[in-house]
Amino acid sequence: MTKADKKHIGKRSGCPLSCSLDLVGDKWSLLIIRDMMFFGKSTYNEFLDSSEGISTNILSDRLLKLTEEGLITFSGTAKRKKYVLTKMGADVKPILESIGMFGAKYFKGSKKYLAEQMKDFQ
Amino acid sequence: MTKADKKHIGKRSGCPLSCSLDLVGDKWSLLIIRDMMFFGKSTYNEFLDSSEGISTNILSDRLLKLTEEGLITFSGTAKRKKYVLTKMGADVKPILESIGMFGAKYFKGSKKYLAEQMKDFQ
DNA sequence: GCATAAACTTGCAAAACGCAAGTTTATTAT
DNA sequence: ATAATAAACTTGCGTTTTGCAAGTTTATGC
Repeated sequence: MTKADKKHIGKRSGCPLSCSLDLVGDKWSLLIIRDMMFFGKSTYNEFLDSSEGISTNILSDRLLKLTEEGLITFSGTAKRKKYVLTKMGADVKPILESIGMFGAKYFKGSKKYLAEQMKDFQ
Repeated sequence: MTKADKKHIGKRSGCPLSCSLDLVGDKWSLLIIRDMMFFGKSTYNEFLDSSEGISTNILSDRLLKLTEEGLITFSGTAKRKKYVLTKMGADVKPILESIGMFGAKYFKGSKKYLAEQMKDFQ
């Protein structure tokens, strides 16, 4: 795979790990999927509310990219969108779980955080 | 957690997923760990050789950060370093596996890539 | 002792990010 | 009916991160 090829198809290599990271290997995409999968969020403003504080332009960008990549879709009108996970998006679950387990092991206080979130969520 | 707090401790929230992404949520860190864990790589130039083509300054930066964060260490002299995974680094394995499984499912050709890599590795 | 290699560092241009403010259409309240 | 509020963005701009090429320093091999 030449450098031009890589640029053209937007992949750095054929490695399954590398290809996946080209999709969701940033600091926000997986958090949006987390909010949909575990906290039942589906609208722009719900995503904005997350405790991590994503900015509006980045959120727009990620919702568009995740849609183009086939991880999410939406229903409703342009001004009242409801985003939902596709099958591909739902298949991200084991990734979130393994990263979450790692975090729960190595970051003190993160279990407390989960308890808080679940209380709000019901 | 206030915005100043977040900046100070370098975390966006207490969420275990978010905390983990603050460490390895970029396009290169997990590939370096992959190279150590699955392809037996341990030196700077071995990492440089990967098919994804990481640039030298980014590799330096990531090796330093991964070391500071406790995921890797090194032995040997400054000019002949051998990097190894710590226990914390080894605990990243389920993350790599789940992302790899996802990639193998959704990216055609990535299985072929794996076969190639394993042939070279032996 | 000379050339090659390992492990970086530096400089600079391009891309991505973060923040604040503004825009447009839809719903809710009076 | 109209005014205010809210949803879902967009735009502008300064800062940070990335990518690429070239250079540096010390160690090894011949």
